[in-house]
Amino acid sequence: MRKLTDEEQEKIKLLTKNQVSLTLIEPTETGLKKSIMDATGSVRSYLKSENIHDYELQNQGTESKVMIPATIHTGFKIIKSKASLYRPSTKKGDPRIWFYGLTKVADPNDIIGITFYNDSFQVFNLTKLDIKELIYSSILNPFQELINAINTTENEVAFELLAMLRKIANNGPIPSMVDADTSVGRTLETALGIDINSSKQPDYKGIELKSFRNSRTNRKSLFAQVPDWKLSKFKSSAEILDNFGYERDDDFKLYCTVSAITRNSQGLNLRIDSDIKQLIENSDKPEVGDFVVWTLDKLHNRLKSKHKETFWVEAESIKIDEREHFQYKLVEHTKKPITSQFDLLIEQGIITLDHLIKRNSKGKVVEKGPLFKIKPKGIELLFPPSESYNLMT
DNA sequence: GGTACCTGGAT
DNA sequence: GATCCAGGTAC
Repeated sequence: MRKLTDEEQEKIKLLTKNQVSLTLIEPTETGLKKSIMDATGSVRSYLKSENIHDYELQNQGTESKVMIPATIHTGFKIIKSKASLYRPSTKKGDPRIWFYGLTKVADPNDIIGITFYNDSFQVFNLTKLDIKELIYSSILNPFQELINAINTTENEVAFELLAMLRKIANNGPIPSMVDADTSVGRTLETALGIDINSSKQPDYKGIELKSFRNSRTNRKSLFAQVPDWKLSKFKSSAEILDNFGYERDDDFKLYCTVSAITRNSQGLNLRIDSDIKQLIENSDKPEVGDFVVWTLDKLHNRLKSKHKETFWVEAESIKIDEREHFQYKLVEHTKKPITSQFDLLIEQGIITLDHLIKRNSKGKVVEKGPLFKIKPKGIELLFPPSESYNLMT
């Protein structure tokens, strides 16, 4: 796709501010003539992440073609349309997408914005449409209605969750469920009716919950993710443990933090190789060297799906009759992590990873990570400006 | 039953 | 800031 003009970038900013998540496509002259557009990587990942369509699961050929309703916006009018998503029988079956009627509103090399709302694609010409004028117009128009509807829908769940949190907070301190480090999160999730789980999905209707005791300034967990064993020299957590572990009490352990700016006491560090788009973990033992890798794509996708929207909930820990209680007090609401910042923050040592591997006395290897964690000050760098809510009102 | 995630910490 | 750590579940 061509580089966006400043004007187009401003329009995207405005849409993003209104919580519209979108993907872009640039029809070519040939494409418009033949009614064909390549579903580029970013289009495919948008469709997949929004659970709209997965080309990887689609067979080649017109019999497997999928039709999805679409609305083309021209500003003050809409055109009812359909999208066809398919993989041709020829060659490798490179994913294609087409919106019927697009030729009427697009010239070659215009940038077309695509979002998904109300079970339909919402399609508009980003280059030609005066987005700002339409959104702020005092004259009602279908595009404005769409943006307002998206905005309201996107906020709905957050408002609902916020109301529930305020109710919990205003009931006063809640006794801790279990006597453990993790209870501040467990107790809140239980109060919200969320069962303990190991799901990679966010916790509450797409919103991830992260609780912490306000007395602590610990790094915060982003997610856990094992290396890409296929691409790595080492093939298991056990192999990492055997090379770098240490005896501690009855166990053989490797519990350590690995950073890009320092080598830890096991001689491990991280680095990013932007050319091959990988995060690489290295040992200073010459015979070992680089031993595991993660693709940046994988890590970015984990970040985007887990932290699409997050409530960072601050609690005060109060001892009542020797038992820990939690008074949940404040929420910081972040959205849409900036994945390019992830790489930068790794390189700055602000995002680090923890190995949490041990072999117990029975010889069993247990791995709880590796956990990607961020220092508190990194949160405002990883996310666009956030909102804060007081729960004690 | 092992692996890969979840929820979070301490000094 | 560095070193190291905890109790859980899904499949």
